[in-house]
Amino acid sequence: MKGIKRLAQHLDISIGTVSRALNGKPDVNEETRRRVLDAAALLGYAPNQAGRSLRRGSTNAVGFMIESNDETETNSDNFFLGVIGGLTGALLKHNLDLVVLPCSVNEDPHDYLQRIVARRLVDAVIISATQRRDRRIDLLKAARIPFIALGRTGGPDEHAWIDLDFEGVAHKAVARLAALGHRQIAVAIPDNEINLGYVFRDAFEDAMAHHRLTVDPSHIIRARSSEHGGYTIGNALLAMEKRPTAIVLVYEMMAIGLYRRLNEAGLTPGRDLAVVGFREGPQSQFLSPALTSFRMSLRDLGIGLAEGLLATMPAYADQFPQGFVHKLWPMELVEGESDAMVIGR
Amino acid sequence: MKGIKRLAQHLDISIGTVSRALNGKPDVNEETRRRVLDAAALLGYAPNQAGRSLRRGSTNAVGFMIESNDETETNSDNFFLGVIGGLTGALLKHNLDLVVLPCSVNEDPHDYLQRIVARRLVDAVIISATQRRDRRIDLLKAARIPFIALGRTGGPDEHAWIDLDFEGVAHKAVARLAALGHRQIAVAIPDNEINLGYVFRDAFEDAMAHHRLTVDPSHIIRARSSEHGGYTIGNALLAMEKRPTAIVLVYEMMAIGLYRRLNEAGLTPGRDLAVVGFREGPQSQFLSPALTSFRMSLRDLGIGLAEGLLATMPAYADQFPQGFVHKLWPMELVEGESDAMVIGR
DNA sequence: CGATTCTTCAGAAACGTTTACGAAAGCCCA
DNA sequence: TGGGCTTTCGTAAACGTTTCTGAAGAATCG
Repeated sequence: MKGIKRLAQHLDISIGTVSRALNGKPDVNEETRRRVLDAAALLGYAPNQAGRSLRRGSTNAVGFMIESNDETETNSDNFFLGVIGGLTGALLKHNLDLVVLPCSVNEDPHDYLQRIVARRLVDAVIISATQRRDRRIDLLKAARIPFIALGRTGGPDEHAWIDLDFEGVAHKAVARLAALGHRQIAVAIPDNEINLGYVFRDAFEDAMAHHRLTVDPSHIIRARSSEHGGYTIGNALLAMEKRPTAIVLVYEMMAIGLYRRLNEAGLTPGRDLAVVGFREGPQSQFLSPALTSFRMSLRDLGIGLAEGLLATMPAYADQFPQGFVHKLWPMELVEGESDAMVIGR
Repeated sequence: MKGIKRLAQHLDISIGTVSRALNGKPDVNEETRRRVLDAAALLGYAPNQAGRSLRRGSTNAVGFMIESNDETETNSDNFFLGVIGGLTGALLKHNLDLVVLPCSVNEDPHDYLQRIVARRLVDAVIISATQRRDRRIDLLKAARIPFIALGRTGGPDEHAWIDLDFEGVAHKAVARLAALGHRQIAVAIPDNEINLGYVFRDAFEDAMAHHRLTVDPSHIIRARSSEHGGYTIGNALLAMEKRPTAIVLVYEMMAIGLYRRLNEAGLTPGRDLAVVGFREGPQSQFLSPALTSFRMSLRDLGIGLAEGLLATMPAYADQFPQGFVHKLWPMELVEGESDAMVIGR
């Protein structure tokens, strides 16, 4: 005999009463409830999750979908992993389990998520790396699964999302460079279909226009989102006849590779080329010269995502104002010397 | 009508046959099986996980238990998070779900795990930050839950574990320092009950004895496992009348704080004090002078843990040689300049 | 051709929980 | 006293799946 039956037998009452006692239902005598709770603590009883999920129709778990480059491309930065740190802490407070949903790069994220949804593995889900047109959103809406997106899409946004404040970053970066006299400013964009690239490009062009600067099309450089991508950016820059005097990067690891390529060419960031990085990583403060970049707390982002997600879940309607969070996550400029050069006069 | 019933109705066969077809049971006509598989793909059917778990008695998920400092102590390094990256990739290959089990620092890890076990949330579990005497191991053995420990314990080891090769690290560090002429070598130990501290201390003393060096008890410095802990180590060193000429750290973030404290005192690592760090982080290669430390792949460690865990699970007896993995994870010396000083003559 | 085996499938039970329903007992009040 | 509440609890059904049991029909064999 196991589970609730054992507990009921031990107390010589019915399993229905045990269940009601444990779940705080009103129609149970207070003394009985206390006896049940005591016995449960004594025997170390906790309800079997599968049985409970099946009956209730909800699993008490939320999923975090990330893309997993299961190959040995070790460039994987720890962005998502840092977010997980915040997520677990916030979800722990509400006794929700977190299941990591790693979608192999070989599989279509939509198909992967569809299987998760069909299995009813989680009650709600966080999707990341949103694409410009992301079918996962239609899927989740149709299945009525609460969700929040980490990243905007190109389509309508009748759903919860949090995204980095690319507009703010682009404006701060361009304003700073423009003030230093730069007129030829390049931008690095990841060469994938993630919406981030489109958003940042638009934001950059906006910022440039705001400062009455024109963007040379050849100065919009597409590269892989990795250290190696930064190296190729260096190649591209060195091959240009009219080289920009500054560049803004959109992926933290790019700075490492770009530094390396510049050093190989005998050039110094902040003297021969102004470099503005993206997210401040553990390494950026140690790069020499120190990289000008933007700071944010991955942990806090995780917490924000958790709260935004809970706000979409009917079960938490009493604890969170229901509705769709739309939030641009602020990033704070960290001044380094990698762009400390004055142009012209 | 939902789930397998819908599929069965659509095909006009019984749900039993549908289930057997999907699960590759032999007693089903091949043409029927094909029809079922086609229909399942068409309708996007995947078996409800709760129903399946309940019936099968296994959940198709493994847990990774970490301690979550849900407070804002942001010092949390990304060690465990890096491991998760490897775990997800390896588990994905076997279609196992990963659920993160964050135990609040306020709760007893044993009680937390007991609840997880009682809920039957996962089929197997990875525990980390093992203590010298870790009751979780008795719990898991008694419940017959397959598990692997990240970290040794002080007790018998009739279970699977993987731990960092602290012995190798201590020996390499001491050998290197001894060759440079150091005789007064200190060691930093975390001031918690995690077994790691005991193991490293023993390994350090072994290594010292091997080089016929004596360990001054005051040179065994206990400090918090954080950057701030490194700072307090600096304080302790500066306050000593007979200061050691070298120190070996056992936690990566300690190096940052120690550097800071030394700099404040006008001292330079590698000139005034030889510093050997522990795990090479993204930052250590950028510290100035470059930190001598030890390299390992968190991702590979995650993969190793996954494989060691699968080897303990009866369900994978055909794919992995069953048995208990006992493995010291090698760490490779990365030479920096933080200990490049010659003592005496 | 009858007996036996094999193939294929339908039906039903079981996993552990929650909850709708109803019943028993106590109470109140006319 | 008896009818109607209220309180408390037991019973049974339901969630979606897998698997056991057995049965019908086809195939094989003596």
